[in-house]
Amino acid sequence: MTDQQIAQTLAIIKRGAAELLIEEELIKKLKKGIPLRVKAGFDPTAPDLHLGHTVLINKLRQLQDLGHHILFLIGDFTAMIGDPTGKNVTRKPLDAEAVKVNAKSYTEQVFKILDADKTEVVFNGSWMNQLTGVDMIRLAAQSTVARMLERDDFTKRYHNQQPIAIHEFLYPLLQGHDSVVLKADLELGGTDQKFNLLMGRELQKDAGQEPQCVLMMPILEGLDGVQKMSKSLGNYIGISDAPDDMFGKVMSISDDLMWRYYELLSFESLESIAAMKAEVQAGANPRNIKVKLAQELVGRFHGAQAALDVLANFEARFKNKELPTDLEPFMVEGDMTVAQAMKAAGAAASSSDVVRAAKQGGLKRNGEKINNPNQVIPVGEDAVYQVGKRKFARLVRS
RNA sequence: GGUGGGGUAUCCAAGUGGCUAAAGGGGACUGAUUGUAAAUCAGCUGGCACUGCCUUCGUAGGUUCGAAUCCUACCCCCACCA
Repeated sequence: MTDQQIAQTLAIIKRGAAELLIEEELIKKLKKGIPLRVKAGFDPTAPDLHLGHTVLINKLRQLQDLGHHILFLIGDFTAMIGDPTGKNVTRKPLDAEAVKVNAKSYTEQVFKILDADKTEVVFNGSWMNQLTGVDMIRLAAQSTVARMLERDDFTKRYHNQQPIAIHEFLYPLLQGHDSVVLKADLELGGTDQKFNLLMGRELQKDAGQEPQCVLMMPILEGLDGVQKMSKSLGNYIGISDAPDDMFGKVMSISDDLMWRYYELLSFESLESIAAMKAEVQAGANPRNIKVKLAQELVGRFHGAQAALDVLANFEARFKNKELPTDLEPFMVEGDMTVAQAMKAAGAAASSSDVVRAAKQGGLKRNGEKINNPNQVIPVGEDAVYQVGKRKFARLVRS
């Protein structure tokens, strides 16, 4: 590889990354001209991937496209410990079946981004379960309590007199041990993983290997723009979200957050993002730029056609306030009030919800406001009812 | 192991016998405005067979005409000491 090629490669690798350790070492590795063994580990704790996860996966894809070898590590063994990173409480270990189910849905989703044929999926249980007690103790002997307590989250817990279970100290060691087994050249992780990632370097050195480089990606904020995207906070865009949902969620983010998403999620070049920013400053409507981002993301997970359809749907629905036409009819059996039927049709969490919406002017039939949520759906009815901005149901009674 | 404090709705937090489906704030949601942006204003925030009824203040019992509030037991959390 020429110096110029290396510079280009490095630029791709570093795009959007928070930190690369250690650049000189990575250059050295690249110069060898051998595909790097790139490791990224995932705890199969959550079955649904969201865009926050894809920041890292996209980076893997880029590395894959550069010809490097991706080791997609499912931490089936470590999941039983639970990564203590960023937690202020001890995690509950998962049971074996849950891990299995989660791992399966993980890989299914990941291959929407990664090329399955070129990705090596590995489970750390396959070597961890071989370790004997003696092996474990040897591993544990490679680090010290003081070293572990350097970690912020452990320090905090220690000083707050919150429990730190002994086995939690093992987590970074096990993650590092994975790197030794896999002979990783580069490991990817979130910035919050720094400690664990560096542990891999230590252990590799002890094992006589060239230590891996570490590439840390930023943590993506969720829809609220403040807290990190996570399923439990409900501020996420799932990569399995329906096209309309995905599009809508992107459109609902703030303008500020949009740029962050562009940087971390879009495949647009940095130059073209800068150009868009300039346009906005010159008075362009940020909405249109947001549409582009939303389309790009929908296109990535649902295909090019979906990206076009979804925009048409969106414009019709929200710009022209047209009603959706593709609703499955919900058959009303017997006398039901609007509130009851909407709940039954899944367009409202509770009938009280519908009552509230009606009081506030958010209940509509074929686009016309209706005030009484307790009117009975008449025989022969076939109309689109709506609660709030986005919840629709076509109620039909024969 | 000892001593003290505490567990209230989505979160924080007030409430120490009836006027409490439970103050206040955050968040979420709805309406207006708009670009499903931000800001702002207004509303709303347990469920249902909805002018009424039912369930909820850590869990289980008890006292009382009436309990989130009093009593008993249990579970969990926190602080300080060991």
